[in-house]
Amino acid sequence: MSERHGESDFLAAYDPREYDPVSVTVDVVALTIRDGGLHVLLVRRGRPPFEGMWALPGGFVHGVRDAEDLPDAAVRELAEETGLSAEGGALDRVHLEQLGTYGAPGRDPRMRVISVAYLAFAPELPDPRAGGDAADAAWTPVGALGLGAAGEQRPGTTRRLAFDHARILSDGLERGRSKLEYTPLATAFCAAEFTIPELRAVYEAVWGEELHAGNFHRKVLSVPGFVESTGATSDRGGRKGGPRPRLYRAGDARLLHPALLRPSSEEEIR
Amino acid sequence: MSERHGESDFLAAYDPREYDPVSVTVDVVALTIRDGGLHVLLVRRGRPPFEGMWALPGGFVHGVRDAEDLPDAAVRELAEETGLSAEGGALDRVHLEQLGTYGAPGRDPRMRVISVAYLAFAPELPDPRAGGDAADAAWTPVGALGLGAAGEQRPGTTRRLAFDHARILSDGLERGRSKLEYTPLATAFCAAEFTIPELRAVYEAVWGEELHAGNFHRKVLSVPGFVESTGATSDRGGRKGGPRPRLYRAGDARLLHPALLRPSSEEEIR
DNA sequence: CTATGTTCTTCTCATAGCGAGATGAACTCA
DNA sequence: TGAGTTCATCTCGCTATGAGAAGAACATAG
Repeated sequence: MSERHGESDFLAAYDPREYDPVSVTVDVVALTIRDGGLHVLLVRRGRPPFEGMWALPGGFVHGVRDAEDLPDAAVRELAEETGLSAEGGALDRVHLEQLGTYGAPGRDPRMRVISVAYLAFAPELPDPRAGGDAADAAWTPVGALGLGAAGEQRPGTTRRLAFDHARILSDGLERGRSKLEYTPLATAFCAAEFTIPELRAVYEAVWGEELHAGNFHRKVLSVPGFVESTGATSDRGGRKGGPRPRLYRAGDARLLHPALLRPSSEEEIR
Repeated sequence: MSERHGESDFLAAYDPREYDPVSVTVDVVALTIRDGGLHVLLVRRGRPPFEGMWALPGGFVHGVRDAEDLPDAAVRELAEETGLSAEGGALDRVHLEQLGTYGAPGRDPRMRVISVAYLAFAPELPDPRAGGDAADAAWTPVGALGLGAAGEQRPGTTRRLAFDHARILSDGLERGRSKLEYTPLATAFCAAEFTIPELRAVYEAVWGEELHAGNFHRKVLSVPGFVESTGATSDRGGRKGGPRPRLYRAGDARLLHPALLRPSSEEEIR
């Protein structure tokens, strides 16, 4: 606390370095569903440190000059890396929420950096184009990253993540899996109108396990405000046959009650 | 992104101000149960800004000089303000978790400050003594703060909170209420050995509503790993009569399955 | 066109979990 | 001693869920 002197004349010219400033970044865990699998947006670093490795899109928060709020910084970084502009409306259906803040000393070899991580859920978006100082940008299947339960990457994984981004991504995935249980978040991965089998495919991709089609159907329709019918029917059936499923849109519920719990939850309780 | 030049020579002498640094604080929402009601630890500010108003205990993170991790900073601030030392073991039974990060421009009138909020759950602790630059410190009943659902304080409340701390406290309370549902966190508010009526009192204090004693009893004993019996019996009955309840200690479960859902959750779903 | 396999949607049935209430025993206090 | 309170357990009815079955609609191969 010995650094905290001079507060009484705070209206005078102020030197922020007295308060031991650090740099603050935002990193975004952007998730989407592609080809029936869960994908995360990654960029390949074009500069040291960790040059050539893959990382979550992110960058420094505009702190004093042109100060911006943290969610705005996350949207800005996401837009810069994907090539989609927030003004264009392409990011309108993207759900954004804060994931957590990571500030262990040494997590950035250059200097003290504290990173505020955000979690984004999006319906299928176009391929990104590399922007900023990224050498490349791509939607990557999360299964190919070899993430362990403790947030580490298994040996032999080709795409190694920079900084502590494997831990951040792992936390984001667990948050997403959990939020699917008690919020209608899965609809954020779908188009404006979707079928119940499509919604089930979202759950199966994020949770990584198959669900009982009949029980899932009954459950989705019984939870108040989860989905509402459009009255219309999809123009084609399943890809290997079957009748044309009906179309729904997201309802007005903010929480699912009762929740839609994932089946596997007996071993990892202790 | 125009600020991001010179990354290639990061091994040379480095000026953090190039990266638009901001100051980072930690604030702690420390909750406990006293006299059957939920209390939060507040300090009265002895200096501007917001001099004389109440605030969450917190302070600047040691950023570059004597760099510390964020949870360590939270424990340090909590120890400084309560007069309890982490080494003494008094804070051993305190559960600490990150709540969220608040960084809206203008939230501190002095300068750009980003605050990482932590949430602490503690069994009954002694009265704090004011430390650091706090003029006073006290456990305060949360009901006396007039917090609205949107994180604002109702007009007429005497103890007004500085900065955006009403919002942070409101978020912390909602997090705590929610975590009681699906984690054994309520045991963190109890002593090492406790009775089921005591555990029920924790739920009733945090949720602000009475629970059905019989059903609560059945539920706690039926969830695997929530509590385990000590075989002993409390030395006295309820304060107004009744048999001596049995004693339990916390079990080894990290999640409650099935969850212990609060009754009121029909209106605030939409 | 026909046959086969797939998928959507709606059933049935058994079991588990929960809200509400009741009951008897143990205890405090007047 | 009597009245009131609380602990602990039980019953009853309803809801939710897991597992399986079945019919109808559709795609595809032959």
